[in-house]
Amino acid sequence: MELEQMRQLDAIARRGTISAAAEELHLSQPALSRSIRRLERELGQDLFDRTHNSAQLNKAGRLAVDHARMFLRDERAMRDAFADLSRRQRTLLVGTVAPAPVWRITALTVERFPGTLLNPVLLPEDEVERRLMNREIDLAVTLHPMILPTMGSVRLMTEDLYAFLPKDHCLASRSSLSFADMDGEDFLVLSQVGFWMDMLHRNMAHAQIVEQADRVVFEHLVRTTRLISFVTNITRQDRREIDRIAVPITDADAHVTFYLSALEDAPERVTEIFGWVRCLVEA
Amino acid sequence: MELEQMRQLDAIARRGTISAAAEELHLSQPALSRSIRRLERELGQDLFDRTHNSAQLNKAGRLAVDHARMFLRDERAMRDAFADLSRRQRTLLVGTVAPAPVWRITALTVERFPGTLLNPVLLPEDEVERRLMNREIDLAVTLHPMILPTMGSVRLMTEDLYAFLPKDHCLASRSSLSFADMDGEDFLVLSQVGFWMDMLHRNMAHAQIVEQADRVVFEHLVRTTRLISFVTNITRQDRREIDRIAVPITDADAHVTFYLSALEDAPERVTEIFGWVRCLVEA
DNA sequence: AGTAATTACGAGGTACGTAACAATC
DNA sequence: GATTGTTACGTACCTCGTAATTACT
Repeated sequence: MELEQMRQLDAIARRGTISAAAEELHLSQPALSRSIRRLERELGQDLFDRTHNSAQLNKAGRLAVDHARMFLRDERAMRDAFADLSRRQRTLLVGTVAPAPVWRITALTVERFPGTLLNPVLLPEDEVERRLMNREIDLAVTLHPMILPTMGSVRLMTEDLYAFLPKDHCLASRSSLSFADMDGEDFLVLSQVGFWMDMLHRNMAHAQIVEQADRVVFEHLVRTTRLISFVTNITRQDRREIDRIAVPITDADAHVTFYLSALEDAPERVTEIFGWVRCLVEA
Repeated sequence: MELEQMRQLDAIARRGTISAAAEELHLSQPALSRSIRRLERELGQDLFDRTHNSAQLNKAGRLAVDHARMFLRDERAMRDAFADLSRRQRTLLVGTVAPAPVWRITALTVERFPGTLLNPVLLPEDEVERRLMNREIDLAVTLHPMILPTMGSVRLMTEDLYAFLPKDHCLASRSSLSFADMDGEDFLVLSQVGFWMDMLHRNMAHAQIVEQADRVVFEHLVRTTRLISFVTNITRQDRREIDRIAVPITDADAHVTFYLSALEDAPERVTEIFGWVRCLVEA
């Protein structure tokens, strides 16, 4: 009794005739007929009421089909379980305070580690640190190096914030701006930007900040409204065809450095990637 | 992915090494090793942590073993279901008012229909009739022919009852007895004798009847006590080495004729046997 | 005629066993 | 040195496809 026979039984039940099932299974009619005969001999029961040109499932045959489908469910479950395991083993969870550093890490590693997926998890800094220690995430991106002895930290990149203003906005002619200059204005900010949102609220207590989760809608609003939005040295290029002006922000909070950290006793696939990134950014 | 590989995986998990499992499976070590390698390639995952002389199941391997055992449970269930079906298809349910007629039917049919099993179900006459009509049983043995048009009945055999007395019993010298002669005595009767038990109670209101279900115990008691028991023309031969005397009973109730009945539109395997028995007993 | 199933026969592929090899306990 | 596992190679079996046959619609 083999799984292949179960697949054949299911196909015959679904398609109604041995011929049709044989076609579906990319098998000749005689081959399928023989295979079913073998199964019948092994079970000691005919599974079909046969005439010379038809083979209808009998009572025992329907019983066999029911069992066959149990096997096929098991097979599906096993394949799914392994596909999931495989995907999970290719995926690193990256706790991060902002999205851009993960883009950077991906760019640095994609050709050296093809197949590896970085799954960003946006979290506050203290939560990133906690989860790394608890091994709930594989890599951590924070605004400060993590100095605990069990891990390594490396300065990954800096990101500088710019106000992104309509060209005719009254602030657009300025060569630089501070948060104080903009406090009280209306803003449009993409969701899922991590610590940036908190930082904006902290520095501009009187700002009206509209948050938009859908990137397409966000882009549309940037083009069609006068709400102030933001770009960074990282995202500027992607927005360059938008008819707005990026004005640098002078506050210290608008210039941040990200640090990448990993536990030193992490699995090899983690330390390998961490080591590769460190090697690149330190060069 | 094939069931054989699931059996192999289970064997390796149980035996601990590929070598031991190969031996159990009547397979060479290299063959089993290769088969597992094929499975690993198909699943895209190693299932073992390998050194040069050991192969221990890893996390994925244990997952695979769990799934493999689901397959094996399914296989067991399927084989059991078919064994049960096969047994049931070889078995005819015979509703009967007494056991002896089924022995007779078995004797008449065993060589013509080897493999067929007759499963006697002891019931009162009216219940036998009802179940045959309801198709809950395949054959019916009653004390009267069944005359409904949907069935055939045939006179199967007669059975005559004898008192079976210790040789020194005061009634043992009689050439014949009636139930009235014995009423008030103590009796030993085997269980599962069908209508006979009712008939004895009906004819001997004051009898003390000890019922014994275990045949071995029954035989022992017949040999070692003075309780009156019974034999018939059918069972006499089996008891002939027992030191007792069989005295015929004259009452009409002690001489019965059994009739075998079957529905005319019963399955072929039933009508075949019924026809064969009718052919023999009518000759 | 056309469809559907079974039997006969030759071919190809797959998985087996034996043998050789490697490495650990 | 014994055990355990992997690789190499030749072989045998098993199942496949093609072709021929039967029978029912």
